[in-house]
Amino acid sequence: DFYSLRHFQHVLKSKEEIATLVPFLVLQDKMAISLVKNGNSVDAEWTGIAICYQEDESFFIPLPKDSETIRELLSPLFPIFQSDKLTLLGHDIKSDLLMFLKHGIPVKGPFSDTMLTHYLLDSETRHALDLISENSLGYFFFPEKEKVSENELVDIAMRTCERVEIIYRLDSKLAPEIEKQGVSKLLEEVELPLLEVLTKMEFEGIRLDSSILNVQSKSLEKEIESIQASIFKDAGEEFNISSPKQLGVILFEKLQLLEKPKKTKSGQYATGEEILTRLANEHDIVNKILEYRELQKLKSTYVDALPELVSSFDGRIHTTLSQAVAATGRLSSINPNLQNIPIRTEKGREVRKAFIPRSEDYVLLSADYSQVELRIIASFSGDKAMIEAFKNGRDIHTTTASRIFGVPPEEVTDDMRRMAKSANFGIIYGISAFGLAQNLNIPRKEAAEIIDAYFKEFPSVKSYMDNAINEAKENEFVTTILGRKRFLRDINSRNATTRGYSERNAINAPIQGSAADLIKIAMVSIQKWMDNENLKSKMILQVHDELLFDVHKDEIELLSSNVEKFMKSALELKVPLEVTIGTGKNWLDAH
DNA sequence: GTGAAGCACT
DNA sequence: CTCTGGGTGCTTCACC
Repeated sequence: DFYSLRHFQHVLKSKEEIATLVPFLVLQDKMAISLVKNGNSVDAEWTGIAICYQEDESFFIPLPKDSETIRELLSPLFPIFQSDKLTLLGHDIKSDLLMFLKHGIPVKGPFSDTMLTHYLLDSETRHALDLISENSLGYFFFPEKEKVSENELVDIAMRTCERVEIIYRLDSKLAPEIEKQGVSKLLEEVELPLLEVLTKMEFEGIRLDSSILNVQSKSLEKEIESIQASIFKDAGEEFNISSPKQLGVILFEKLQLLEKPKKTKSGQYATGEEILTRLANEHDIVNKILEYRELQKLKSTYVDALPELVSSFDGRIHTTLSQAVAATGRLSSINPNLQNIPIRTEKGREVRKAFIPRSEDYVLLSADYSQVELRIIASFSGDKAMIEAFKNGRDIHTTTASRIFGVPPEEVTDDMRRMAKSANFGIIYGISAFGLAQNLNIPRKEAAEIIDAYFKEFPSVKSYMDNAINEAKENEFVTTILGRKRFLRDINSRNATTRGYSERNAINAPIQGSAADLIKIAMVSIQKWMDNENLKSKMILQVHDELLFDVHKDEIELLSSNVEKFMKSALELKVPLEVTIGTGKNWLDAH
């Protein structure tokens, strides 16, 4: 049954009509809004807004293009938008606030957001409004494919009114659940304040020097062409190197590089980096393919793509930071993804030189937590040896190597440290001998010995992990330090593969999620401080354990010391938190 | 339009 | 004997 509330939906076209709402709005403690726009970024075009302040009645306001006229039309609502007595409700309200910011509409919290409340209730499912509506209210939206009305304005008005009324009702439905699940504090003190921080960061954006990338593009193109020619010569024919299917035929049928080539799930030859690296000594073509892949990836995903995403609004790059996507509590970044800009390889990291400060008077400042996830394990497990290592500021991977290989720290070789580092990562991810063996390219037996030694040297880490899995089996969920929940509905599955996946998540999710909690707290307190001080500098990006700032040269010292202070003190752990700060004329130099 | 493969980051 | 390290997003190919 489709919603039938048409008789209480209204279209308001003039400032005067809008003003008639105000006497009713001043009496409310909450009001839902839903904006009509063609995207979620600062570049979206905003063409309408719907308002709902009581069930079964809503108002739609079509908007003109021009900012000035929008402001004039909506001006009667400004006192409402800025009232601290009224909570503004939205579904992904960050994207709405972005439009308000862009068009100079003054707005002030408190805010709430049905997307975020639903995310905290069940982080792994999807949070689209229509799906939540179906599942929580049993209400199905009018199908997108069918026309509500032949009149285009009426059609869009009724659909938007439908959305805003559902947001209003959903908030009432979900609020008690938030309380029940024990995530009120996480919502009110972390996610909701953070949404305002993220709005500012997205709006700010980051400056990109496209000319640097254009130069890189031409040079990459030449290199790629020359490697391609060389590959064709080795292969004795031309083919599409970017096609794993065609490449597999060349490598494993024509050149017969392996007796028993591995196949993927779909039956193709597997040609991933791991497999090719092992084959490097068999034929010259292999390294050329690896290099071709690297350069092609750089060119298509970064060097050529990023300049296309420079906003016509202000000439800067505006990512969208998604707050309700990663099941662990991390943020994610899209359009473009600025959380996976290359750094590992020589040529890759060159891309970072294109990310630059807003002007000559600014620098980029990067602040990184070091080994934050291992510190969290040390704290949660209470492991004496690991806590001691962090308290004394030791190199954790060298300390680990020293213990598991039974040699003094000064006798730890690079190779031992590398293996210990991999073992530490394995711990974070929910280790298996198979995974470690694969990662280190060693026999499974040796990997198992390393893991045994690890658990012998760090016994509390072992018991913490066992305990985490047992508790997860009991509850069918795990939690982070702030009580963020992740349900693990397969943790008691009889299928070993499925269960294994949940068991690894029982270990990883609290750690990765607590690290996310930690940096989110830091971001909220840093932004609050920066707003209070009315600084010229801006926070512009988060990359899981790193914060990036566009810093005015007069404020470098101030920012460095305070960012470090807020990051270190975000949460009290059983080990100290370390933060590495760097500044520079681009993102690479800032590291 | 969609899924698979591959690969960039933490 | 089989499967097997956590979390993301983007590009390309291949197929529908």
